[in-house]
Amino acid sequence: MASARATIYQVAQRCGVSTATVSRAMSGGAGMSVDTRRRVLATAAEMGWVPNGSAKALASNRTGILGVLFHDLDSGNDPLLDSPLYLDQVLRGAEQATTGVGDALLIAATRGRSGRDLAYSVAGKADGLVLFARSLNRADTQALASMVPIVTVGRAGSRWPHDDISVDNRGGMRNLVEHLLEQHGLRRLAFVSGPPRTPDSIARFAGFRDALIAAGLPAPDKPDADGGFTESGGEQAAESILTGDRQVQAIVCANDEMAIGVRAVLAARRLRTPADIAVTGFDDISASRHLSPSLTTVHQPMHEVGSRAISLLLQRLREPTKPRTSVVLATESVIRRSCGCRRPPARPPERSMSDGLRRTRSSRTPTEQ
Amino acid sequence: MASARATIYQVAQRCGVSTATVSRAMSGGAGMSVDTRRRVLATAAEMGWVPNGSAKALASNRTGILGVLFHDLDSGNDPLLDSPLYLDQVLRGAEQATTGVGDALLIAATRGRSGRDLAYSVAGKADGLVLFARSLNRADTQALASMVPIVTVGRAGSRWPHDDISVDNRGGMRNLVEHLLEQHGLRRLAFVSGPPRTPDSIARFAGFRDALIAAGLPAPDKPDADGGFTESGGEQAAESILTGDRQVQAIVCANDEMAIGVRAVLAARRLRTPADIAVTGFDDISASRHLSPSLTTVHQPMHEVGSRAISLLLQRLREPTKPRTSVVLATESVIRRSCGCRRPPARPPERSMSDGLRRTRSSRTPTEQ
DNA sequence: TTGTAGGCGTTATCAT
DNA sequence: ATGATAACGCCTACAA
Repeated sequence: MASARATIYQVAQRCGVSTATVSRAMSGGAGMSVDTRRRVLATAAEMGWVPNGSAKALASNRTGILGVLFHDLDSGNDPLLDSPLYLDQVLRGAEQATTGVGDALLIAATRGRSGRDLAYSVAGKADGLVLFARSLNRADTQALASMVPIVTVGRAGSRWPHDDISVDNRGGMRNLVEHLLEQHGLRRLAFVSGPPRTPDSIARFAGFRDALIAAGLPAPDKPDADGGFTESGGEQAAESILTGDRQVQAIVCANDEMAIGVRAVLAARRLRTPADIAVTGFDDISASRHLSPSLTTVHQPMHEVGSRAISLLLQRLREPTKPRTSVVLATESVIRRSCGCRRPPARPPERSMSDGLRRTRSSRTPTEQ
Repeated sequence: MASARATIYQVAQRCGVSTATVSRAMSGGAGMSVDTRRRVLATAAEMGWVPNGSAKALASNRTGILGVLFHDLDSGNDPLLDSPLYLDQVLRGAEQATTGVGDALLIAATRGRSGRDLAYSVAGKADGLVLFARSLNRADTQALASMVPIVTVGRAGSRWPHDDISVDNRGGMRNLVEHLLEQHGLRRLAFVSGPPRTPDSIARFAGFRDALIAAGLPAPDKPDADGGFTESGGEQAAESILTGDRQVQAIVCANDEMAIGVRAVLAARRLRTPADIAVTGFDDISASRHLSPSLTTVHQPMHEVGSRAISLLLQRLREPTKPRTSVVLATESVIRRSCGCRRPPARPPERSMSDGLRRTRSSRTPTEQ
C-alpha cells in the first residue's frame, strides 16, 4: 500500500550499506563498485522504493519540475473566456521538451488570482516558470520573477529583463495580406480585430497596415470591426462590415475562429467565398482546413513555442547570469482556397488528400537578440 | 534575484517572532492575534518570501501536486502516435478541478518509459496520479499504485482495485446506430474500427453490434476495415469498403478523424453524403461541425472526465480505505447532417449560427458502482 | 497567543 | 569505494 512507503534508511539497512551508498546508487553511481550498485538497485526495486521527491528536492535544491502559467486554460463555464485552442499545442511542445530532460511539467491557470497566491501555489514548487502573455500583470510578474526564474511568452517588444519567446504576428499578417494584394489584385480589404488591447491583435493589425502601406494603398487607423477573437464576434463583425456602404473585396480576420463566423454570415447572405468576398484567418486551427472553401490563414509554430520556452528556461537555470535572450519565431502563410487560389492540381503523395496547400514563410527568420 | 531566496528564519527574525508564528500566519492563522498575523504577512510580502514547496511537502507529507499520466501527449515526429485531440479537453477539466482546491497539476507522458523510470520522475513528486488507458501496462500500473494512490481512466471493465472513470463508448455508439436504423431506415452499414486492441475501439464496435442485433439484423463478427483512428487510415478503409461488392448505405466510424478521411474519399469518387452514403463519427472534435455536410457523431464529456478523475483522486486521498468507486459517464449523440437529417428549420437564438443540431443522450446515465 | 525543538527523507561534504 | 553526519526549510506537538 501507498500508506507506509519505505525510506532510504530501510533500503540501506536491508542491503547492509549506508544511506550515502544508496543515494549514490540511485543517482548514476559514479565512483562506486558496480556490484554494490547492482545490489542496492535490486533491493530498492524489491522493496518498491523510490526516493521521496520532496526530500530530494530539499536536499539538492532542485525540484525537477518546470511550470507553465496561463491566463485561463478553461473558464469552466464561458468558452469565450477560454484560452485559445493553440495553447494545447504549446503544452504538448513544452511537455515534450520537459520530459526530454527528465523533468516534469506543472501547469496552472491564473484565473484571476493574484500573483501572491500563485507564487504560493506554484512558484515554490518549481525550478522555473514559463509565463504566458496575459497571465499576469506587470507587478505580479516582477514579484514572481523575484522568487523563481521565469521566461515570458509573447512579450517581445517589452523591455523586461526576462528571456522571451514570441511569434512573428506582424510579419505573418503582412505576408498574408501581400498575397491578397499581389496575387489576387484585391484592393478593398476590411480587417476584423480581436479584443482591443491584446498584443496579438495589435501586432496583426500592424502587419495588415504594413502590407497596405508598402503597396502604396491608404491604410486605416483602426480595424473595421472588433470580433473579440470569437466565432460569434466574427459574425457580428461581418454583419457590421456588410451593412456599411463600402464595397469590400476581402475580410481579413485576426484569427481563424472569427473567420469561421464571417464565413457563416457570408453564406447566409448568399455571398460566395472567395468569388464575391475573400476571407482569411490566423492561427491555422485544425478546423480551418475542413471548411469549404478551406481557409487561407497563417500558421504559428505553437509546438515550437512550447519547446523553445522550456529550452530557454533550462538554459537560464544552467547559467543564471547570462544576458537576456529574446527569440522570435517565423510564421508561415497557409494558402488554401478562401483567398481565391485554386485547388492545387495533383494530390501530393505523402499528405492526406484533403490538405492540398501552398506555404510561404514570413520573411522574418527565427531571431535572437 | 531568485538566486538567494529568503527562508522562514529570516522572515521570523525581521519580524521579531518565531518561525512557528510565521508558519501559522501562512497557513490560515488559526488561533493567533490578527495583528501579529498581519505583521508577519506584511514582512513576508515585503521580503518576497513564499514557503519552499519541497520543505513544506517534506514536513507536512503533502506536496499539493496531482499528476496526470498519458501514453503520449505528443510524439514529436509522428502525429499518428499522438494522443487523440480530446485529451486536451480532459487536461483542461483536470486543471480546473485541481486549481479549484489550490493544488497544482503535473502532466507527463510515458513515451514508452518503464514504470520504474516514471515512478522516479513523477510518483515521488505528487500526492496522487491519474492514469490514462494505454499509459502503462498491468505490471507497471501495479508497481506505481504501490507507491502512490492512483485513479485510472477508461478501464471500467477491469477488475483492478483502483478508482476508475470511464465514458459509455458502447452505449453511445449503440445509440447513434439506432438513429441510423430507426430514423433513416438504413440497413447495410459498414464499420471502420480503430487500432485492433484498443478498448475504445472494441467498445464502440460492440455498441454497433448491439444496435444491429436489437433490430434483428445480422451483426458482423468483426469490423469491415481498420482505420487506425487516423484520417489517412479512414481514407484507406473507405477505399477498401467501396471496392468490395457490398452496397453500403452508411459508413460508421469509430472516431471523427477517420470519418473525415472517409468523407474525402467519397467526395473524390463523386459520391454524395448523405444522399448516397451516410457517414458518422465519434468524439465530436471541433472540426466535425465545420465539415460539409456537418458530421453526425457522438459527444464525449471529456472535460468532465478530467475533472471527475481529479475529484475521485482527492476523495481517495481523503479516505484511503473507502471502497473502490467506478463511474461511467453518459455520451450524447450529436445529430448533424451527414446521417441524412435535414438542417433544423430555425436558427436557435443563443447558439452560433453554424451549429444547428439535435442531441440525444446515451441511455446509460452516470453510474457509480 | 507565542516560542522551543525534534523530525520529515534526501543529498553532499568530509573522513576513512 | 564506502560511511558518518550536517545541512536543506518547514511543520507541529509540546511547553510556556
